[in-house]
Amino acid sequence: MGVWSGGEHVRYNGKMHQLEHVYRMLFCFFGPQRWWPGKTPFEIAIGAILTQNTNWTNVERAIENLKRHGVLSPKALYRLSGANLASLVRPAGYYRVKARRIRCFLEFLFRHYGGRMEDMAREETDIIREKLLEIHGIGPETADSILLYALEKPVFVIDAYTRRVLARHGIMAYERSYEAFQQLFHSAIVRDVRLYNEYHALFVRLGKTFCRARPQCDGCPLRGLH
DNA sequence: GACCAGGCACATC
DNA sequence: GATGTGCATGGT
Repeated sequence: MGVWSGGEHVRYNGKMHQLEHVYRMLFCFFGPQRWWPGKTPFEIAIGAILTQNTNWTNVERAIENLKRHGVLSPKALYRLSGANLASLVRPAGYYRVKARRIRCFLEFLFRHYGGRMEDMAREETDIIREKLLEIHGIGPETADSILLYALEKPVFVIDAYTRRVLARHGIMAYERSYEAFQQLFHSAIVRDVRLYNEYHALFVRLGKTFCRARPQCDGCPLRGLH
């Protein structure tokens, strides 16, 4: 584990970093999460767009629609009209917006990588990230979810749950930038794909269980941490 | 009916 | 750079 060199929180007991301690507590409590809840890299990328500010069960319905119509592949999805795509992803909410965003991603995928996720995965992480962020509708969290879970790059994903948990335990203020949160993890925790995969998934699990907008702290494994 | 969910772009100051 | 708003379904 690396050492966090920032000034805003205390080094844990002078040896284990606080964020490593948090990881161990979450892993002991919840066990392995084995994310992403999707199979192919392409399915994961589409799921990452569909889950923007949306409950995962709604996303599952939308993905199920795509599968049932046999269009959960780059080519098939690209052939769909915007209206048809929108009607299929409707259960995921913001469906007109998300249909457009998926189409933008598909255009990008074909223009740069011939429609092949494997070709995208071969490029250097920083370059892919920059390109993903240029796509309309792909922001930092969606880009990093694709990098980590679809392309297996060691990039830490920051989401609302991560910010909430860290803010509530006084580790970093909620309003800090995405990059500030991400930098905290990158500098404190060794850059390992499987570790980052589990850690983010554990944050989501923790958030869903105990740290929603209205917190339910009884039984939370991080109770007492400050 | 109110509130919430694994964001993002855009307008405005 | 900070703050506010639209986008929308389905569960609690």
